[in-house]
Amino acid sequence: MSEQKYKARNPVQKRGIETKKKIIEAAEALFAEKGYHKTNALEIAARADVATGSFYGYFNNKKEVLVEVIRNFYAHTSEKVLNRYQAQVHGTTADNYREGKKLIHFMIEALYTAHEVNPSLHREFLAMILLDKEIESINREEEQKVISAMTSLLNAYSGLIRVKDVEAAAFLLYRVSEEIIHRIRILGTDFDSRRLITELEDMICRYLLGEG
Amino acid sequence: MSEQKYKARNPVQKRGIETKKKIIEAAEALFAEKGYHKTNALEIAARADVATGSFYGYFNNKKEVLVEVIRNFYAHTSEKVLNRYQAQVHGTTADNYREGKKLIHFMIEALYTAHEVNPSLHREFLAMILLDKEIESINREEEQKVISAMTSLLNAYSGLIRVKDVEAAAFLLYRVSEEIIHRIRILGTDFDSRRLITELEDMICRYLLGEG
Amino acid sequence: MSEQKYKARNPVQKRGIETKKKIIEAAEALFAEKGYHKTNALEIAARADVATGSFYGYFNNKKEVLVEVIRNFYAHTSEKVLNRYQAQVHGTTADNYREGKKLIHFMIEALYTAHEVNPSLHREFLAMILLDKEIESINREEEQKVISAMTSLLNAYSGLIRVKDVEAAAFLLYRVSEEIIHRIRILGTDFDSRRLITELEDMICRYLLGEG
Amino acid sequence: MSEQKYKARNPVQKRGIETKKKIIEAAEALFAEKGYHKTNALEIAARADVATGSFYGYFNNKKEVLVEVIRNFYAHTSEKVLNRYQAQVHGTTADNYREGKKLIHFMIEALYTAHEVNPSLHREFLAMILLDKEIESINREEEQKVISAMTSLLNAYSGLIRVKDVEAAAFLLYRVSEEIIHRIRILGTDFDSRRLITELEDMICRYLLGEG
DNA sequence: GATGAATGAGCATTCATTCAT
DNA sequence: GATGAATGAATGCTCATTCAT
Repeated sequence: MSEQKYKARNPVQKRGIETKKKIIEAAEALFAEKGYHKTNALEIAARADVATGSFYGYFNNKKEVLVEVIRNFYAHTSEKVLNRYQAQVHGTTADNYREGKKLIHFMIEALYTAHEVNPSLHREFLAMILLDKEIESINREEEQKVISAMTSLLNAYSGLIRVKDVEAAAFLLYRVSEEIIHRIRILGTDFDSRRLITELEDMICRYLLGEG
Repeated sequence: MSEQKYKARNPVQKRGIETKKKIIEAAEALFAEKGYHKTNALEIAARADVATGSFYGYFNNKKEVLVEVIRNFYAHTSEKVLNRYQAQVHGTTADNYREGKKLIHFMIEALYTAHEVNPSLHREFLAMILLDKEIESINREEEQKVISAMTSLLNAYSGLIRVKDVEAAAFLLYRVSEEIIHRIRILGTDFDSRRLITELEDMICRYLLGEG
Repeated sequence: MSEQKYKARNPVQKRGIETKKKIIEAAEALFAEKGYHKTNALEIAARADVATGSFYGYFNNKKEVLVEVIRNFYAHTSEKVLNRYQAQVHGTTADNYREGKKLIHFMIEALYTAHEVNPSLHREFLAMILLDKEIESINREEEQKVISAMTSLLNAYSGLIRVKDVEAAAFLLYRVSEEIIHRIRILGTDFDSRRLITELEDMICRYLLGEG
Repeated sequence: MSEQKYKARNPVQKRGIETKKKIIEAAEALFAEKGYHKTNALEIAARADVATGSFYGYFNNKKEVLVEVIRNFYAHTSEKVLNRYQAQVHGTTADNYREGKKLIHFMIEALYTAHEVNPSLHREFLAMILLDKEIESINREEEQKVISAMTSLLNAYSGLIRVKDVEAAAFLLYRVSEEIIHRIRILGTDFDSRRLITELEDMICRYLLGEG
């Protein structure tokens, strides 16, 4: 919006909106198939069945599509996690160890479920987060939202929780869970995913809830 | 063999060995400064103060230098961790909680110290691990070595440890620590590094040693 | 299809068709002037007054232009021979020696006339036929057409002809005539062309028609 | 000799002569395998098991080796033809048709036998004759020698021969035979070689000897 | 003489982006 | 708005040749 340079049009008509969507979808597919760097504008346009010129009618450059694809992606992933977390915050509070374990399981499971998407696309995004400051900052924003929601959740269950620094705990919890989930769902491990998730949950339970 | 295209030589004369080294160093510097993708062979050669042809005399392409730079990097980082871990395995065994905490601190501290290197170079590597299968597999190998050493270490302290699945625990421990350390040293966080490391160690202590 | 690299387009708009033509003409001129191997894509583009990229928009590589140039060339040379031969097949048949001589003269003269083109370009083609399998096979096809037409012609005059193996005779006749014509028109000889053509015709007359 | 630039040494010692020979043989093998243009100096040196620098110790450039390889080649081919022709000139003269046919068969057979060599190497030479003036002129010289010998031969049998212009006839005879033999032995035809050679000999007999 | 490292001009090719229609 | 042709800087890579040891 305000970032928008001067040229790329923002479609208002139905046709334009559809065209833009087609381009984004084509880009998404190609980024997943061959990665961002090996995909070029011509190809995206061809796959979207539009002219090269049209591509630059809607996006000022290749990275702009990536940004849109990523925003799209987050709308389907972290947004869902957020919603589930926020719902839980306003749900009933539990106060025994067993409930705490359920909560932790729920938190991790929500993240795990959110990764039920194109892994090679996600892998590409993870790389782009490391390579591009803008993508990195988009990711930070999204991450921050989830961590905040997690913090709220932990605060809502403060009676159960032994840790003092809830913010840091939420951060730790989020990053650690994401890391292990990425290894399972995106990068792949020799380990059985159950085995890792079991240990992960055990670790977090011990950390958050104590001996039980 | 007989069909040998212009294959990269490996140097036999002193001069050649030095030239190759100069190229690797130049590449390393540029990868750190501008990233792998934005660096090109010409630049590397120029920085190394050799002709383009010399570059291709030692490396068939840009990625081959990257591989060498990464191998170099691991020789200075994970090798050191390995050495420290292996030394510890054969050191005195401890059997009380306090010793356990010390061990965990030592393990994390070793990883943390190993990251006392060029963060932007490391960031670049992390991205390349995601983008390139060959780099990924090099990384897996190195990772495996450290995890194995960690497993040995945990086994050496088995009296102290509550977890059953030591292998998974080592994996978890390694990945989780690396992730947090990367956030601190490579990606940067708003959190104070102390605050995160404290929580990380606490989490791992709880997980490995129990209440104490 | 979906994997489409940057493949050469073939032009749909008028402008594109003209550009392609310009490139082919420039290539032809340069191949004639300096030979195929010493001509490069950049030069062709420059001579055609288009950007390098445009060259690769229409041709995937230098050889593809060569192929087009050669096809063009055949359309102006062997096609004409073909037409003349085919016309003659359906013309009046002769049955005396004198008519036979006229026929042979006609056949050779048609080939000779077809070589009224750029000799250095033709020389280049002759070399490429030897060096490149694809070019060789294009040449074979064209050759086959002419030889077939010659066979028909000989068959139409079968009353005059003493040879039994008409197919082999046509092949021989064609190759032998081409060879001598090439020597005269493309490679050059110390001999006067009349002198050689006279002997050639004499030789073929004796062979095809006998004593007379 | 007098053409020799200033640098390439002319070996006088046994070792040098051997080295030069090794290089020429390596070049010959590679030119046959991959063609002159696709062979490079490094490769030749490697195949000859000498250093790149040594290559340029004996030859000022790539083409010089080609020239030597070609000279070598002619020493094994047209020289032999020459010898056989010259021997025949001084042999018994024949004066009947049957002897004439034998002579023609002999002449063609001598050329045919001379092509019992590496066809792909020969093909490469044929192309280079078209592409390079120097190679062309070497070829012309050799050709001239054979044609002269043929002329002598024809003159020696002048009683049998009906043609007036013996020089042109010898040229024609040589070029025509070479052309057909090349088609058979170097380029390949669908025709059986017997079939073509039979017609070729028939054609030349008619031309040189008449009805018989 | 020999070695192999070094050179750097040269060339093919790609592709983000602009522009004429 | 859409189309696809055109652009040309950028880049990877080759290889004939020279040079230091």
